[in-house]
Amino acid sequence: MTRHRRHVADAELAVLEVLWDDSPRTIRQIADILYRGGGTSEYATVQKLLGRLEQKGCVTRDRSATAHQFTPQIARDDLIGEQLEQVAQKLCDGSLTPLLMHLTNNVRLKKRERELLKKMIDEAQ
Amino acid sequence: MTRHRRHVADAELAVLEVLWDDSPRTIRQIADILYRGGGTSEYATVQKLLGRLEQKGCVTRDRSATAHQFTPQIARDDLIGEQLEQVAQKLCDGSLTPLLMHLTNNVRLKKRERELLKKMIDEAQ
DNA sequence: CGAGTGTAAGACAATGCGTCTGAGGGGTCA
DNA sequence: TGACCCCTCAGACGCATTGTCTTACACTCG
Repeated sequence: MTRHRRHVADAELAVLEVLWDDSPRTIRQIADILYRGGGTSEYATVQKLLGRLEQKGCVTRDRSATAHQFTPQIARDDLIGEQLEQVAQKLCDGSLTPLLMHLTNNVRLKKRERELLKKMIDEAQ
Repeated sequence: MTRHRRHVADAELAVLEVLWDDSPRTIRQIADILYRGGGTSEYATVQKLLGRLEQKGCVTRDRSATAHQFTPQIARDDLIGEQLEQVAQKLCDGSLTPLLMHLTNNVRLKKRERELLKKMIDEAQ
C-alpha cells in the first residue's frame, strides 16, 4: 500500500477539506472557494497543490473532460490514522497503546461518551 | 507559557532521548553516545541541536561548570500530548475525542489492557 | 607557552511549502 | 481569421526548517 511517509501540508489539507465537503470538483471551483474571486495565480496555486496531492495518492484526477475533475482518495479518518501512526512511530516505538493511554488520562469525557467508549472497547475484538 | 507551536525535529528528538535516559549530561557525553567517536563537527552539531532545544524550552542549561550541563525540561509524555494536540488541531477542529475514538476502534488490545482501559476511563473524572 | 577542551556564531546545502509566471493547447464568437 | 478565454503543464521564486560543519575565541593546566 501507499505507506505513511506522506505529509499533507496545511494548504494541501485545505484543498482536501473542500473535496471532502463535496466532490468531484474542478480546480476553478476549488480556487473560487478557497480564494474568493481568485485570479490566475491563485488558480495555479490550487493546481500545484492538487498535483502534489495526486502524487501522494490523496486525490484522483479524471482527465476525460477538458477541466479535470478531482476526487479525494482518502478520508479524514484515514489521515487521522496516519498522523497517529507517525506520532507513535516517532515517540512510542511504533506502538499506539501509549497514545490511547495518554488520551484516556487527559481527555475530559461526558458520562455518555464514557459509556460509549467502554462499549466500543468491548466490541472491538 | 511555552506554547505548542514547537516542532521537535528528528535529530533534536534523538538528543532528548539521550537526556531522558539519564541527565544531566554535557555536550560531549551526548555526542559520544549519538556519534560514536564523534569529532569536532559532530560535537558542534549536538551543540546546535541543544541550543535549539533550549530556545524551545525543551531543555535547560546549567552554565555553572565550564562544560554546561543539560537537563530535559519536558517528558516524553508531554511531547506525546503536544503532538496529539496538533493532530487534533489540524484535523478535528481541536477536539481530542475523535482521536480517542479512532484509537479504540483500531488498536488491538489484550483482554487485560481492555479492562485496565475501562478502569482508567471510570477513574478519570 | 601550547595543547586540549569549552562556548558562540554563523555559513552551508538540501528539502518542503506556498506562491506565482510563462508557454502552449484548444474552444467560441464577432 | 483573429481576439479572447479557459484550461494544462513545467518550472522559477522566496522563505523557513533541518542537519551538518567551519571558524573564532576563551579558559585551563601541564
